Amino acid sequence: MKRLTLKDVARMAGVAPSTVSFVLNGKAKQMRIRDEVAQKIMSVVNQSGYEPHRVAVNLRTGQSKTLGLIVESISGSFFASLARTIETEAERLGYNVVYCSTENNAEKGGELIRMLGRQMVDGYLITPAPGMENEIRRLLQMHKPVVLMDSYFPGIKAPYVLIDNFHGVQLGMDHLFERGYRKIGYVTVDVSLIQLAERQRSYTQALKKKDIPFRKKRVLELNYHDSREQNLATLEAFIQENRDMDAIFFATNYLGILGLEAMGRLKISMPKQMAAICFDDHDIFRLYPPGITVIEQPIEGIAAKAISLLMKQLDKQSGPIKESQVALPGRLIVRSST
Amino acid sequence: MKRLTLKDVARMAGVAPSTVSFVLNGKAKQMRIRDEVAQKIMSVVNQSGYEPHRVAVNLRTGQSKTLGLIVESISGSFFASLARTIETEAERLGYNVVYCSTENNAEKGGELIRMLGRQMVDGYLITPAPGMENEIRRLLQMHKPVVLMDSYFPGIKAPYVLIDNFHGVQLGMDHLFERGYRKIGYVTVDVSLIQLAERQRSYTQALKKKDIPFRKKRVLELNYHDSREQNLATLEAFIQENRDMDAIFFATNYLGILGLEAMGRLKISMPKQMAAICFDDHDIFRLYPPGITVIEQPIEGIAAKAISLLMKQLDKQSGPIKESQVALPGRLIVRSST
DNA sequence: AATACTTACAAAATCGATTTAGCACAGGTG
DNA sequence: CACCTGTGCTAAATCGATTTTGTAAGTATT
Repeated sequence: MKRLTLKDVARMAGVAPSTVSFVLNGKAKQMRIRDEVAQKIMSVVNQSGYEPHRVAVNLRTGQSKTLGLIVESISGSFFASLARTIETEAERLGYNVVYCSTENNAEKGGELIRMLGRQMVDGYLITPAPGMENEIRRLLQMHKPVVLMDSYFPGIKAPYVLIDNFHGVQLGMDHLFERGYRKIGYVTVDVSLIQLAERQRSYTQALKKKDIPFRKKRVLELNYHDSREQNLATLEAFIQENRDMDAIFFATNYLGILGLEAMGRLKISMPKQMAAICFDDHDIFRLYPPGITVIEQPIEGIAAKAISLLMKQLDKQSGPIKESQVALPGRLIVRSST
Repeated sequence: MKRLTLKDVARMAGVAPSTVSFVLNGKAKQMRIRDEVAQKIMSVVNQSGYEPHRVAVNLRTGQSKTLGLIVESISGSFFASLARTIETEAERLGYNVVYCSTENNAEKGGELIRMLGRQMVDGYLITPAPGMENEIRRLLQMHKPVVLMDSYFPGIKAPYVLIDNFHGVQLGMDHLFERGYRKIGYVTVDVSLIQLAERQRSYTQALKKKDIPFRKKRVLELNYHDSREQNLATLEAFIQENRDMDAIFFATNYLGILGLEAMGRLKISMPKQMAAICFDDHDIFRLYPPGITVIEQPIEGIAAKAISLLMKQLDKQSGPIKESQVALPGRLIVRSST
């Protein structure tokens, strides 16, 4: 009834525990174990169905074979796609994944990282939230393998993987221009994340390139800490005051959804009265009539690349912390809102 | 630079490791450690910031302080709400949670459970999928703490927590009747889960109670294994053939979303031409004009109850496997689709 | 005064693996 | 024949905690 241990297997095979361990870890040759003995051991292992006690292995080797995935919100659709790819990739490589969400709370972010540290994860995949800078610096100092996703901190040279935000917005703007829209509004939020800055930079840049004057009035920056209702009201007011706009660019899917609701309330028909485009796709954008044009993030690509960067760090832990920064291109999905 | 161990703390405090352990585990009294010594130890611990090595504790005590949460799909909104509550509850109780999704794959479900077993989780929270019966039976045989959520297997007496499906549908049906709808269709899917059976039973029961004849033609059972497109087509055909219906009851939110799309394509205005109501809420139902009436699951309640049932099992592991089956009431959220 | 019993800790075993060091034997060398 | 070198394995240390057993000193008992 009790769990089978290495010792049991050794006894059953008539050898020492260490010998079994060598064979199981592929060091039979190196330790010059006779093929005969090795085969005997393997047959006993297979017949008995022995499996090493992960915890014991972990304690001894210091490797938990576990990765920590820290995301902003576990309910977000970004996370959902991310998690799937990361988990299957990780499993393929013999790693487990534990997920944690910061729930947009820097305090909690730090605590989570520490918690994962206690849990002894071998590496971290993090979508950084404002306020996590120090924790991430600490991880780097401790030479813990880390890969950031979706965002990064300019001052910190950690490997990261994200969508090419500038290029993505450009795609969207070009599309709008092509469709004849010129009076394009932009809705963002006051979170100090690099990707938002980048997106806005691309927006103004795109206008400039088209010789369309930038109008401050056309840009709305919502307050992250305001309530949903509050923001909705602000957004409605913004749209009302800019009735002459022919299109709105939403910087995140959260904002886009808010926009949908606002335009619904104002009974603005899309795209007739006003077009809408959003950075980052969402189920709703596909379903909501008439379907919202979006810039889709290459989430699978990001996940896969992130894992591979992390593995590179895990493999040669003594090797130099390769400074790998990757930006993958997004994809424009044209629906009927533009 | 290295990690602080119990031994280090002991040396720093001038006592034996065992003494430190006793103090840290609240056995100071029991082991008659002088307050003086205990305080000294505590101060050293606090100043040094020592934290026990989880893996070592795990190995020695056999308790991983980790729970396994197995859900159908990690991207589902049901999971999202569930995970949040469970994680915070678990953390409060000193437990970690590892998530796994079966991705609607019985094979994978079994493997997952085994994987978690290797990982040595202390208990399981599972939303069962067809085909996991045997794995769950095995867990029970091994006296592993298990709580099922959202569904259960009639033959297996494991504790479970779910919404009162019968009552939920009744709420919805009563609401439809109240609004004057009589020709009510029902859309379900051919997955052999008890909650679906229960919902359908409630639907027919409700009709009978109102003396409305049950018409087989009004019930559509989609094929789970068909593609989304395929199902959409089937659903559209079903609606076309039942143009005289005045309302449709969707048995799951997946079906409801499909319904939205189908009705959108057929340009059926809701609720004018046809009303819609769905079991289980979803973001889209709130946003999609005109807003879909739903029966909301008490997800937080389910999560909280499930955790508490699991903890009860974890506390007194020798105690009898209390056969606890809980059904929590759902809530009707009236929106404009009815 | 000898024995028993507390008190207050320390020492050592233990969890289940990995890994280093060691040991017995065979064969080759000077 | 003493000495060295491979072979092929075993013994023992180790990871960092918890828990059982031991033990010296002080107090109480007879």
